[in-house]
Amino acid sequence: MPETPSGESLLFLTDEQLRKGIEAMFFAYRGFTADPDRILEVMDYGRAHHRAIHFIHRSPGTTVSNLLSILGVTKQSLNRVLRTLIEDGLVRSEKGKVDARERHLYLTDKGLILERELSDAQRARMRAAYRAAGPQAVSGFRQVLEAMMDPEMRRQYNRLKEGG
Amino acid sequence: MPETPSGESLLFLTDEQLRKGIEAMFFAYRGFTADPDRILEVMDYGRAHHRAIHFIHRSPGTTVSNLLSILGVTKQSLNRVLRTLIEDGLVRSEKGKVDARERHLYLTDKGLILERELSDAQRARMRAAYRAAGPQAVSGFRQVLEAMMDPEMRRQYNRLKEGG
DNA sequence: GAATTTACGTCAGCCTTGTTGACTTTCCAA
DNA sequence: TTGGAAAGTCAACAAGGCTGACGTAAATTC
Repeated sequence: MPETPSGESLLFLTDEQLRKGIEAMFFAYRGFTADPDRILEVMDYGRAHHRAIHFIHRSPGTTVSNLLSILGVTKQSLNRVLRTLIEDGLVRSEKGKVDARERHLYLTDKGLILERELSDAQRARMRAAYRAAGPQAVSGFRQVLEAMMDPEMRRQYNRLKEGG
Repeated sequence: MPETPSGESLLFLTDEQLRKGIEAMFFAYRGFTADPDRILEVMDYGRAHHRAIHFIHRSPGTTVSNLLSILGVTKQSLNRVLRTLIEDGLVRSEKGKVDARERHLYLTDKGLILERELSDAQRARMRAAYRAAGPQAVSGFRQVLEAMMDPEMRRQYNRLKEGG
């Protein structure tokens, strides 16, 4: 299997090569979401819940509007998801102390358990893919993905990456 | 020099590194779909239409059931999209000659024009990302994505990759 | 102190795109 | 000739996007 793209071939980026990359993104994203989707399905949640859980876990105490800008959805859309998560006792919403208009979001113990289950599954696939592809592939993977983001998304991504 | 298939650096895959990969996928996929989404919006189509157009263009004369297995949706869902594309004169459906139960799908000239517009936009972003990331990154990118697919999706992907 | 802005929540309604279930038509193949 | 596969259609429903409008509390500005 001749995996051609080497050195000088960058100048010869054919439509065919680019199309392969496009289709790879399409099929890989399906795999990327498949495991969490299966877990979420049995408890009547969807990807929207997963995303909220992920980023609340990532930045405990984050505000609603911060979450909105990360997820890129409307507050009505996020609120619907958030409400069920709070009702079900997975997320806790706390009125801000310095600014009482803000709501700070945290995962409860129950929320942390689900987050664990979801991210374990997703990490397992990512780990397997990294192992199969090898060390060099990993950094290339991340470089291309970063370059593919819109500037605004890259900003969000880097802010998270550094540790918030 | 870095031969190790399961080199020790791989053993140091921290949860943090894996999480970064997961978030990179999330944000990059948004960028990946952003340009086509903008084009589709003005003509009242969605991603489902784009996917159908892409794979019909990729495999002219493909059957409905073949498309179903590639897209991984129900026939009812695909049919709704396909019907509008046929009505709007972007896709042509031909009764099979060898097996008349099958419908073979082709893009019309009008369909080809839209496909061009969509894939030009998507390729432009992919090309820019490849250029920014560099040659080695490109092969790593594809390797990790392929490893991330479900076996069935990988089969579909490779079948397409080889051509047909 | 009043007016405005901000952050959040909520109601109502719409759209796309996914789902299941039931039914029909066509037509190949055993 | 009959069973079953391929395809299409109708109906109903759900998730999760969206817009618009409205309300409330708190912060900020004038």
